[in-house]
Amino acid sequence: MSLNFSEIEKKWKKYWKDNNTYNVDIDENKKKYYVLDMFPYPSGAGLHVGHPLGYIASDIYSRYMKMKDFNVLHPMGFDSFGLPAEQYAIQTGIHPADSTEENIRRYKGQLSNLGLNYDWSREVRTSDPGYYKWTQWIFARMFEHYYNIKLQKADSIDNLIKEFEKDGNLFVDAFCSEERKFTAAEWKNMSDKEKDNVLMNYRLAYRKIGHVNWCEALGTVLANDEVKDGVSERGGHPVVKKPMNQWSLRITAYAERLLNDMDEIDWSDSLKTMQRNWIGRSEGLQMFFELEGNSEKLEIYTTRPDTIFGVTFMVLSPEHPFVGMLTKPEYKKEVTEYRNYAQNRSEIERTSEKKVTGVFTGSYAINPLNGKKIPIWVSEYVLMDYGTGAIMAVPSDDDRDRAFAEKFNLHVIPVIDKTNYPGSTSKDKEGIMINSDFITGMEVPDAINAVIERVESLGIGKKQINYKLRDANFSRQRYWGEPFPVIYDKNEVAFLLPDDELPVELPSLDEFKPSTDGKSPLARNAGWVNEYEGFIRETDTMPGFAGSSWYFLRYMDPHNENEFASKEAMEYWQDVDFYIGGTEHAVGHLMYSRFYHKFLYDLNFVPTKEPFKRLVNQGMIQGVIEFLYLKKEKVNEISVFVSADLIPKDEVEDYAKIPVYIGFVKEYGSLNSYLDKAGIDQFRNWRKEYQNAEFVTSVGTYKGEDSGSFDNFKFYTLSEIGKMSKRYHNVVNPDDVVAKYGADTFRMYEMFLGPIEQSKPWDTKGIDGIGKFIKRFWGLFVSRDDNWLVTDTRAGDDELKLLHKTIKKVTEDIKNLSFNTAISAMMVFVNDAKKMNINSSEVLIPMIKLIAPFAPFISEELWHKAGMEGSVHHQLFPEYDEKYLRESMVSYPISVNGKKRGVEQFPKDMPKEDLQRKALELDYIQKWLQGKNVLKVIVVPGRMINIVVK
RNA sequence: GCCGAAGUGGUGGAAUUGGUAGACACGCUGGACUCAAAAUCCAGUGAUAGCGAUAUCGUGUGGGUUCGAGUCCCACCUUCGGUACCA
Repeated sequence: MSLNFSEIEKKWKKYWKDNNTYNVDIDENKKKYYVLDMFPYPSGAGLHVGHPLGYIASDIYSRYMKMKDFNVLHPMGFDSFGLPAEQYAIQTGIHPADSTEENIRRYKGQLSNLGLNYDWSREVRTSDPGYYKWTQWIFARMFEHYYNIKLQKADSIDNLIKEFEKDGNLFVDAFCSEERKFTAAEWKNMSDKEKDNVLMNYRLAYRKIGHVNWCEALGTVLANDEVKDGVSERGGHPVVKKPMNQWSLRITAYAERLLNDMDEIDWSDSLKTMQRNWIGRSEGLQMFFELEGNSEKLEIYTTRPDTIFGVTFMVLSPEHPFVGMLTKPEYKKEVTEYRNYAQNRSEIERTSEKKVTGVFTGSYAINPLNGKKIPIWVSEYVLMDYGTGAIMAVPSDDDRDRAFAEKFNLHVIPVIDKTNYPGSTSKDKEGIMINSDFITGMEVPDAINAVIERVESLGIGKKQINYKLRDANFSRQRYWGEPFPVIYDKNEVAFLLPDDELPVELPSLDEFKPSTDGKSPLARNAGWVNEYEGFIRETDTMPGFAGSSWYFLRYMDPHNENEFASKEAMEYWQDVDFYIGGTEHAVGHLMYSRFYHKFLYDLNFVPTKEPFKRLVNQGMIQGVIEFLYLKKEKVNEISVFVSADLIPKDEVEDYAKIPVYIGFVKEYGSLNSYLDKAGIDQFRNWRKEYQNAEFVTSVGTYKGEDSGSFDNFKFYTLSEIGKMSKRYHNVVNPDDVVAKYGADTFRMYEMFLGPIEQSKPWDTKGIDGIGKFIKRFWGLFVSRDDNWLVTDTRAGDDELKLLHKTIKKVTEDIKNLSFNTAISAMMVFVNDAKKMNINSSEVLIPMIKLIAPFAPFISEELWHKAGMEGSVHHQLFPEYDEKYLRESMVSYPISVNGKKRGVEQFPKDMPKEDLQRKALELDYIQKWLQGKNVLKVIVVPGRMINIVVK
């Protein structure tokens, strides 16, 4: 056997490691290029076949850029803080640091099996104290800064204090949680606690009351995805929103810059749109409505001031502070019940269901522009976190308001006439105002301005820019995250620990469960909490994004103990040229990273405004989840599973779906996937609680070994496409695929599956095609009896044409990340080269270099077999030469009325008139023209000819 | 619900700016080699009708624009991702 991939892989993995083939350093003589993967969370399930999709793509690209003579930084690391390790620790008592270490070891082994060209000397881990020292350090800088609107950048809080001492905050223009004006004298008279409270309103890292998902029964705070239908996913206990003092980051201060600077970066339009919508900038009107029989005023925000004469009711969020006050006694019961109901529903549930819910408070507001009485309702579709938590509802021109009005029989007053704007929806700001007092007859945009002007002149509101983007909650009641470098005095005033005490290391614990009062597990360690006399420590930890929002900078200088990265390193590497990762990070991670980067830019710590120049979201490789249907009700105390083919659609509700390990399933992933007898026995052994379960199939019920002969029965499973995850027992390990087919084949197969941005379920159908291709490619160089076939003969023109055509196509496709078509071009090359019996080194040696980024192992082997020195991965990429690609003839499709009737070869430079004449003369075209008039002939030179007849 | 993406043969997918739909693979069918199998090689393969040349239909559904639509516009259906404490 002449191609032994496992030996080749072993040999070159060692060679690359021994020779530091993939290590990089600053080299002023070369242009830098920074290729970055989103670093993984090292989960206990190990790397699955979905992860490498992006890694292989970035590997090919960085290898290509190296061969184009760039100095390429291509590092990898681990986002190693996180919830799963902590939950695992709670279950098993194994310290998260230990399980994380073990998982990382496994991940690195799996990554190296794929032949990825990472510079491992630059590895970073977010849970490493040497790393999170700087995560804490950045937090400390945010605490010490506020956002100065005049300067349009972060500014030191010391400057702000100086300003307060001079003029109070009368002339301060800054992002602020709560604007309350005070003079210098008032400032000086404040207690330390009061001063601290005021400064908290300005700091970029600040404390405020936030709401968490609190589960009393579990005694813990839950993540949103641990809450389903208002109860905990684990155990099904009730979950409520609980107010707690939490750290936040004032990302809203950067909203405008996050929006505007997107013009400078090369991201897909869809991604930019997602970010824009997430920021959700809107211009509108903030205004007050008076309340009937109440001196308070209700503040609302609207983007459609033009519709103010169509307001027929007001809606408050259930959490709105006015709800209690406004509820009349006769409505108290209903409103209280409604608030309780809304309290344990997630934001997604509250806004996504079509169900319309709400209650009347019994109170009325007054429309300030026409004095009309407007009933005030409470409904969960209004969120407390956006705008002011209260809206003026205009059922004529807002879909949700209309649905609400229909359900509760509320008035509708049409205010916009859209007859001149066909196809215009209620969201489009166009039309002519009707039934609208002084703005009747105006166009919508004019009406908006007119109403704003009127409201401002009445002194009851002002024009305002709002963002959907909210400040980032920065506190987690968890163990496995970065501790805060913060202590509190007895008045709960927060102080930073000095920089030279960083990192604040995570103290060791024996018990990782949260403490029962909703505090983080760290609160259990009294010695640590009270280490500073007269102070107590912050016991919450930072969220995942604290470490992952700046890791790309640390790679530039990962071992620096004095700075998060040296000026020199950042001046050279600048920013990430090409970032690749999953769409699931399209908003959160990217938004936070951009915010962190901009903050560091303001402080002159980084040289660029944006961290990621070009970004591509690779699709997900999904798994197939195999479920068994289990009757929700036990029958005579016995669990009963029913084959999927026996369950009518309308009875599916009566069954629970139990995921089964895919290794037990026959015809896994297909519509006909099933368990046979052996599979069921495996399942019963695996899930002990179902050891005595019964399995109903169309040929009878299987109850275990002694239940008669059912040798050929099929118990059908339900196959669904979804995430590859430990909880679904459907993880496919790349190691197994690599061992069976070889790393080069695995790499090329994942790339050949389709466009990099597209998601698709994992499937090994077709991997043989790539295996065959690699063997055939190898076969161009090495005969079956291991003879070297390449000779020094000169290549013919047609051979060179084939080579240069392939180089051109592959080069262009790599640039466009169209790896699947690049591979197909190489397949075409191999097919043609076989037919042409090519053996000239002039053609074949460049092909080794061309395939090198895709198949690093066999290309390295062939390179050395050819007697070449050094690594093929340090060679220059082949260039194509146009002179070999010239064609003299073009084949023209000839159509009649747009239907192709034939194909004809014509010289490349034949004039239009000749093409037309020749086409019309063709016999088979004449046939289609019989008895018709030729209206015109469309000739697109180099493309096609179309004859229009009637 | 809202935001984003996708939908093309039996399957994965290909198709610069609207210009030869189905490249390249998988699978399948037939053949060569073989005692046989595997491997390899050769030929065929969207559907329907026809011996055939050929004709008609065909890119989720329904409309539209155009000499010409997978590609552009409108409406809809289905699937996937995100939705702020999973990472």
